[in-house]
Amino acid sequence: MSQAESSSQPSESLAASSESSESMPTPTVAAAAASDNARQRRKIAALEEKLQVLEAGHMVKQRETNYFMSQGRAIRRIVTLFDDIEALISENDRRCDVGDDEVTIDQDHLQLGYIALNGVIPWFISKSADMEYEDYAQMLKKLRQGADSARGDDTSKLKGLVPDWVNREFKPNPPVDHEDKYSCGFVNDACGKLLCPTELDWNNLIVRAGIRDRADGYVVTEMSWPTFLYDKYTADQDNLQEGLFKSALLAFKAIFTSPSSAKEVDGEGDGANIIENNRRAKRDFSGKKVKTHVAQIIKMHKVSPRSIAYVACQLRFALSAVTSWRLVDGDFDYVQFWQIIVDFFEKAPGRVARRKVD
DNA sequence: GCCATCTTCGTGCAGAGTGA
DNA sequence: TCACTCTGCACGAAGATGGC
Repeated sequence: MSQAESSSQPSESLAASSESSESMPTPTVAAAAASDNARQRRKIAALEEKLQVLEAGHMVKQRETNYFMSQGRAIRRIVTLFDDIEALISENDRRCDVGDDEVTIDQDHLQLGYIALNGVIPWFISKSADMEYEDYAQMLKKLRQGADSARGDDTSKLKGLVPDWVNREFKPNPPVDHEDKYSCGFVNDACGKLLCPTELDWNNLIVRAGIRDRADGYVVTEMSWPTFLYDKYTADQDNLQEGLFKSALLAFKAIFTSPSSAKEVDGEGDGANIIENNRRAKRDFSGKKVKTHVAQIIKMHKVSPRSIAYVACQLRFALSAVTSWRLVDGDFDYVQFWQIIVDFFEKAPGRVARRKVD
């Protein structure tokens, strides 16, 4: 008999005595029945305990797996949109082995990504050091799955929201169709205007035709800032940094706060404090709990360069006619585009430029 | 056939609303 | 005030799709 079983005996004999007083059988028969009942109850309790232990073990495993996926959801959004997690780790390992005396630009990007990864998942180094290789590989797989599924969710969110917003803001004729991605991109006047490089004038019909035909001199690449990134969707040709990244508030809110909060956005504005100023967060002045949004879940307390780059890529994709996520759209390279935006903020040359970026 | 990606649907959580 | 329902959202699973 186990310790648990023996310890439960006194209470069971009390219970048995109270039961026996109701039906009033003979003392010996009642004692035998009570002991039988008690034995059955003990058996059930033991089995329930066993089941609980088994379920708990399963739950721990399940929770941990879900935890990795949920932590991974931040990676594409605020660490790296295109690089593999393994590539970031390998680069860091390489530096630990051979030092960082001679590094290429790409290696530098990977290392900065690794630093960003550790900022987002601070437990990563200590956790992975304690793991068997199999568990480690499984963790990376789950992180990757979480990362990619978050990107897919955001893509699908914007797929619905962006056509609504374009139709409301620019009233194109014909309007952008939610169901038909081919109605977006340069074939649509409003989407084309937003995607058009700032140095070209979309209102000029020759320019418009040139872009649509991908003619010489009108090729759209990641090397020029698209109009949708600018405040009020116009750039100052003498100062291309003026108003840059001051739009795209809708996409940012859709991704990092909530799609419904994005619907409240009336076009453009200063997005610097949108996480704190979110409508739902505002209601928290009484200290009452409010619904958490993505930015809170991934512990993003302020807008970061990588989150801006992520939103810019997502928004460009939503405005384009491309139906599925890809690295290159015609002459436009999303990988380079993302990197250029990140470098714009993270590698601003000189103190003046850095202050402007801040 | 495999893999990556996208889409859709179901589930669970948490805050808001409502009526007794 | 409390219990219940509704609603919005994030998230995960599974199936579909497309590229190699």
